[in-house]
Amino acid sequence: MTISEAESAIMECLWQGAPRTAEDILAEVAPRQGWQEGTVKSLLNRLLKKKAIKAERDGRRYLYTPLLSREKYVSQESKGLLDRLFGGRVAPLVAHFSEQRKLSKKDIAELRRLLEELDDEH
Amino acid sequence: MTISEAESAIMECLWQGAPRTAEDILAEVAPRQGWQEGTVKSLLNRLLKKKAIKAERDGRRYLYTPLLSREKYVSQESKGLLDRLFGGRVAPLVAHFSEQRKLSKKDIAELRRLLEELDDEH
DNA sequence: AAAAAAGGTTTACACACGTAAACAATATGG
DNA sequence: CCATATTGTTTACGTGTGTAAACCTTTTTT
Repeated sequence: MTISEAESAIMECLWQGAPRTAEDILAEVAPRQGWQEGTVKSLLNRLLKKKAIKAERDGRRYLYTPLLSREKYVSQESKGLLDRLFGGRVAPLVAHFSEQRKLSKKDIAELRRLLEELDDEH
Repeated sequence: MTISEAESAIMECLWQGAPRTAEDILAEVAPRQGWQEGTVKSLLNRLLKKKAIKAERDGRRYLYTPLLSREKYVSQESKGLLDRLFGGRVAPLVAHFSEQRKLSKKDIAELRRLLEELDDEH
């Protein structure tokens, strides 16, 4: 089952810190996204149905916790894109951004460091 | 307007070589995707409506040509993912794959070459 | 000429998504 | 106790998507 973009906004909030109450999530996410209360409620329910989060009762309310990890989600999404557009390989993706001049100084520095690390690991 | 995943299969075919007839596209794409004729026809029409392709009459049939370039499409998609998941920066994405041990020897070699090139450009 | 094939155009239908209101149950303040 | 607020559950509705059949014209075949 897939997490939609709207749903992922809720997930981001939960990944940032869980468990959280619906109230918290609402306060955090709704203004930024321009959503009404009902929207957040619906998304929480869809996420529950998809087993991407769980809810434990805490008195009269629920505490929501992610079941799907951000790592896993990011992996899925990234792999999907890579496979669809770059033959499943990372270098062509970086080359693409390089061609588009979308590599910042910082990116370049970090990539250098990364490659060095990979060296060290032997 | 966005190109859906199914639609992008048609686009890939056209990016590979255009213009093409519907027949060509059908022969190329349908078996691979397990699609019926009607499916391909529908997708062509949706792409026309979205102005992602154009059709010029050639006798009794049409020749289809992309209007949206692969470059542009790839850029949009990649930027979307990067923004949503990696704060819009490339290095964290590469780091992610690195952590997951998803960098092949070839990737690493290519990334090295790329970074050297960037050096040379000064 | 009637039938069939080829090719394009329209319509269909179920399901996901974005968005949200309506409703229900329960707790709380007056 | 009753009205109100809180919180969760159900229902809704327009649009996009995946998938495809139905239909209409124009050629080709028999």
